[in-house]
Amino acid sequence: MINIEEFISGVVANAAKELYGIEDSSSLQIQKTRKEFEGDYTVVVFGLLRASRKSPEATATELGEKIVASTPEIKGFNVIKGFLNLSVDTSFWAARFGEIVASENYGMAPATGRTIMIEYSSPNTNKPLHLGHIRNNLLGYSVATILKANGHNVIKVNLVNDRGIHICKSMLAWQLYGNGETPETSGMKGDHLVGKYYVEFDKHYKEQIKELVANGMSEDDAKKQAPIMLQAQEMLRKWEAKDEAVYSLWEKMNGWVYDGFDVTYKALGVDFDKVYYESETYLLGKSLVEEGLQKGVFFRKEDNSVWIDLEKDGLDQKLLLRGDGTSVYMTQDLGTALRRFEDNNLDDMIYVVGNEQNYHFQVLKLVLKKLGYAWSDNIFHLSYGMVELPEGKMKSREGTVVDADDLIADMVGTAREMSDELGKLDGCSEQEAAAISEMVGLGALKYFILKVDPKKTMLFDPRESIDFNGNTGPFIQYTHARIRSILRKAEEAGITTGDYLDAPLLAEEVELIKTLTEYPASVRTAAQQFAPSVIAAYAYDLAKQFNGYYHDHSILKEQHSATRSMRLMLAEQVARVIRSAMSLLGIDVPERM
RNA sequence: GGCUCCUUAGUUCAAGGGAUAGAACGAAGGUUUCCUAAACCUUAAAUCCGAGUUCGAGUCUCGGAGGGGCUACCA
Repeated sequence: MINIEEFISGVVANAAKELYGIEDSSSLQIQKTRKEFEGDYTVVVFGLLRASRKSPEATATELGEKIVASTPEIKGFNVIKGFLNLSVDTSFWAARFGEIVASENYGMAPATGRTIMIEYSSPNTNKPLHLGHIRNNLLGYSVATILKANGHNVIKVNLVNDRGIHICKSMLAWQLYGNGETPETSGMKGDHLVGKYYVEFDKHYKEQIKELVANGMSEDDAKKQAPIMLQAQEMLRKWEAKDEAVYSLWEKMNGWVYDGFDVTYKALGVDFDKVYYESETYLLGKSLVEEGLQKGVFFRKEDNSVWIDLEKDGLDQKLLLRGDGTSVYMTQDLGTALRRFEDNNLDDMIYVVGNEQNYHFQVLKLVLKKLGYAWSDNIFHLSYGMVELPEGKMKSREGTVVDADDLIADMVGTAREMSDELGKLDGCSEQEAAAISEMVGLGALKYFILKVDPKKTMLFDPRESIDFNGNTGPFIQYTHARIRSILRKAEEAGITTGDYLDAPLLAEEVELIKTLTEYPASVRTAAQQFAPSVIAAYAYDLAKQFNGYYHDHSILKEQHSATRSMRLMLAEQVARVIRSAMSLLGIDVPERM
């Protein structure tokens, strides 16, 4: 299968070289011709004027004539100002169409041999997943899928934050106020149950602070002296000493949380090849601190704490090891990164983490670089924007956190209601109806999140439910379902499509084929930019374009056999590419809806 | 304060330095004797302000206004 962009730029580069002796093709600018003009590809000739020593119009005309004369695939051209619009012969597009039909994994790149690890999700075990995690999970999963489609080996990993003082807080509150409540006795999902006790801790903690302050203590002291906080700290010490009772409580409650997370992950359709637990990795990195001290990259302060000075790099001094010898987040991350690169022979490591940690990752990369690890350059922080509510950031204290499980259930419920209202599920078994509602509800949610550029902050308004019309997941799913319906009918009627290449193509059909040919480039761009939104935009364009075509041209009622075959084949390929593109977003498409 | 990111129709999002800034929702109007109307078609509606670079700026540079994030011996 030929790469069309390369073909066109090669043709233009040759002509420019012969006419003006231009060797460096970087001055050549080629883009798709805008819809309002005639042609398929446009050469912007302003960059060539220095070499041509002619007006933009004359240069474009000369170049156009040269290209048409030397390239049978280019059948004509027109010039508007400094823009040379080239028209490609229809037979060229027909040939590309044949290639798409014959291609088994259309859009997927051959294996590259690169191994890329991508870390995403990274939850705390004391809080259920919320909307922010949803963006993280969907992005991580989708980017992993897109990288695979580009031929890379991808290892999806999750790093669970399962230790620390915050975990002890929920354990302690459960011990004090839980009365032995379990997911079974309460009927609550395990992660929600544990989350409830985390909130419970905070409630009692605040009350105790208030009381202490009322008795004359300063607020800062009260925060440190509150009995419940002292107890939590005691619990953490016991945990680190592997106290049996604390440890088994910790294991029990984390078990509940993991069961709960599994349900949410399954509902979102995300998964991992490997799960890391901080309880197992938090001691890593200390050897790196030693190494850094020996190399003189780090320094020790009087209180025995270890730091790195990054002021020359425009950053601050950064703590790497506390005075008491315990590690901080950065220490662990350094150690974990090293181990991952060593154990897996990684080419690249991607961290899907919110942009509030930009600084952290800047430091992480810089420290590793200063330690002499060249692979520091292969660490990429996929920094995504927050999901904001109309009133701003989500705040658990103000009860504005949008819970992941609730949101998923809402979306699926809305999809079901809407389907019932429209009578879309008449004649379906309950099982089918439920499966379709889930696909559509989740499709709406996932597309809503993924269609936005990951880097950008996005807004979610819980009062307005996510749309099912317009530029949405269900719109694209619906286009697929309608095509599948046509294909089923064609099959029932015993229509064959062997003669599809014999039919002449309408302009709209050529346009659809052109859009189909752009799919591999979209898959490539999405990977380069780590942006599922590129795929989302492509899928929407394709669906939208097909809907317009389909509205104006009958497929099954077309009398001319070859034309009918061609249209069926075209519809089938559109459905196939829609399914493929949506799968890169982690969205399933239904056979009917 | 320092560092950093953002600002595009009423709203939510697009736009590799290129032509007349695209969609969707919402608004106004229209399409079903025809393969699924979760569809299709019309209309109105936007680059925060001011300079600069360029043949050409939403995009690059500088200044201003407004908003977010970071700036912990927390993770």
